[in-house]
Amino acid sequence: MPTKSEPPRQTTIYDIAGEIGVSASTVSAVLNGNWKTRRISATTAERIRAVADRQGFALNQQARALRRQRSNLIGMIMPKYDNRYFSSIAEQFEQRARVRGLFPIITCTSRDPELELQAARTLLSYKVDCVIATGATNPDLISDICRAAGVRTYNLDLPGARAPSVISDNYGGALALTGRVLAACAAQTGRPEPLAFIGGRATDHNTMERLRAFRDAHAQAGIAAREEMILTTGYAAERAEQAVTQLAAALPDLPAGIFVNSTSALEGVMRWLRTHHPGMPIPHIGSFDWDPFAALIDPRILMARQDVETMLDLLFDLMADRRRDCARIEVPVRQIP
Amino acid sequence: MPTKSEPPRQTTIYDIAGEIGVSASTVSAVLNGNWKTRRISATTAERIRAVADRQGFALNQQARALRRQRSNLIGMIMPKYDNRYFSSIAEQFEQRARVRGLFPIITCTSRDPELELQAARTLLSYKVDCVIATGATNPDLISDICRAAGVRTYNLDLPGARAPSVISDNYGGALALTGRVLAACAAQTGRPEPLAFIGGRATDHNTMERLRAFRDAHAQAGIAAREEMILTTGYAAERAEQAVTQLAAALPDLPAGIFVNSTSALEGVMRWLRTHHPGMPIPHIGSFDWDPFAALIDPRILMARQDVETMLDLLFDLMADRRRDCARIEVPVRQIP
DNA sequence: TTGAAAGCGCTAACAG
DNA sequence: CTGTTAGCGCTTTCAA
Repeated sequence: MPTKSEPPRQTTIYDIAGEIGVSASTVSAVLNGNWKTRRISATTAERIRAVADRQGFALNQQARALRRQRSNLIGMIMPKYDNRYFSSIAEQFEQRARVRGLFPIITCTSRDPELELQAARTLLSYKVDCVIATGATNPDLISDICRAAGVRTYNLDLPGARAPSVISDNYGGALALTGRVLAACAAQTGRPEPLAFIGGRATDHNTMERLRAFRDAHAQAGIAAREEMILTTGYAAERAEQAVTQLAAALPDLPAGIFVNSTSALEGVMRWLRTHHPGMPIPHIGSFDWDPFAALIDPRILMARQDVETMLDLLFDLMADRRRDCARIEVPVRQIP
Repeated sequence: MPTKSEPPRQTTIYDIAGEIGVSASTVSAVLNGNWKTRRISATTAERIRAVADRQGFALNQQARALRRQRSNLIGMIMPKYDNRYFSSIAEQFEQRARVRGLFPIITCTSRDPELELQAARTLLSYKVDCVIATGATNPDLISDICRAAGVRTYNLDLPGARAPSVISDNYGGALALTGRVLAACAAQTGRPEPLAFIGGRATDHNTMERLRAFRDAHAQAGIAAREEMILTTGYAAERAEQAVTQLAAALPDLPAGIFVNSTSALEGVMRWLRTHHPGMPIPHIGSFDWDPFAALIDPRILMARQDVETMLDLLFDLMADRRRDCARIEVPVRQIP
């Protein structure tokens, strides 16, 4: 009586072949759907498929990929999951990948540039067919690493110069949003007042574009943005909270309005307001990024919502075309409400 | 002059071996860190590592996994990304997996039971070493499928009978939360009143436990829960919104308080309130799941926050122990604020 | 201290 | 209509 439970080796196409009395290549052909070109008889095909189904057999994708030099894996590098913008990107990416018969693997780098590169290398070592860099700090470096391995890359959210990019129309979205907040302030105080700008990185394309729009919107309102009220302290909520503290210390009053660059920054700003000004009316806020609950906190919070659906449609179109140029596609942003 | 750009085949250990003049097996040993046991000279090891580093060489994990019968991949099946509970599970899972030298692959099934099974099978075909079923509709089926392939599984969030499970103390958390909401209502109206219960599936363990606590908390307050006010209409925001519509139609007034089962349901409930009762005070709400923005909407919204950190620590402990029993571990839930 | 060789499971020529 | 064979890139005995 054997007590040693043998390692439950997964069945292979050879097992199926043996069971039916055909060769492994026949099984392979049937399971891959190219049995017409191999002119395998419908009966054999049917018998093979029956056995495979009965056992719930699935091809070993590792072996298949090794042999075919093509894994059907598609990788995405993503900064965070914890906000509606990125989480909907993740969900829609997975869904669209599956529809196309690709297996999506998403890897989250917590906005750590070092991790981003490591993630790219790891994806390559698992032989993904394609890499999407989402909101990457240094997309071009990722593109280079992947190009050296012969793997296509695409940028999403933040653009790069060495791969096609699908991004939001940050300038347009921020111009409209800033305009709305300025108008709301003016409607209340009677005259336009400069807004604060909190969050984001002064070095990333999106923040630069939003800042450009921020300044232009001020100009259009006949005032100048005040540089000391622009605090691009990063995307973390804690940093945004500190920024407001700093602002409150430096100014006699809180600004009448604030442009908040990302929902994570908004989290910090709101935390500060609740802690330090409980019960007081909040400044008018323009949040570049949408969150359903944040939208309910106060009517003074206005939002710009990025059009994730369209962005991903365009991304997958680009991939289907196998485009290798470095086009940048900008998608309009919706104003909420 | 060759115009045809040869397909950029990735370099292999043979290339490195050839370049240095050693054999592939030597390179393999060095790159895997077991060169001491093979007693390879420090100089050779150093030379190999130098070349590998210079080229940014990374082992082909497909081939490696095929040969070793061990992929270092760890799969997680997850219902949604779009709320703070699941998104923090995803982030922490990835982080912990990486620390342990595993490569996490998360796959999101949009709460579709059919997709869950398909996801399990796909993970198996990519030869993951281990599968975590998070919030799965039918975790036992997933366990069975994986067991047949010799792959360990663990359940997270929702328990199963055929693998170890790490879940929240749903009963305890819901008892306290219901109690808090009942007390808030009583403080306002002078006497305890039955709450409504909205969201979740009547068939899943967590909802059943929370409902049991919901009823017990009512009993402890000296009243009975009203069955017609219990609407377990699923986790989707739209369904929760419909549930409130239904409730509003059936009752003379809105209930004084509502137990909302998940933040997605809360989204629907809040949407309804804003649409149909704008400007009116909202009922007291107990949300089983935390969201930072929802917490700021109204002081009448109380929350129970599941302790994701502890849950994942315990999960990875379980995996490290390679436990195969079907223990169920319950983690206390924190009350917010 | 190292190399040769077999084989993981699969696919794709090629040969019948 | 189908089987044989070589080999994808790696690890791991076994021999030297």
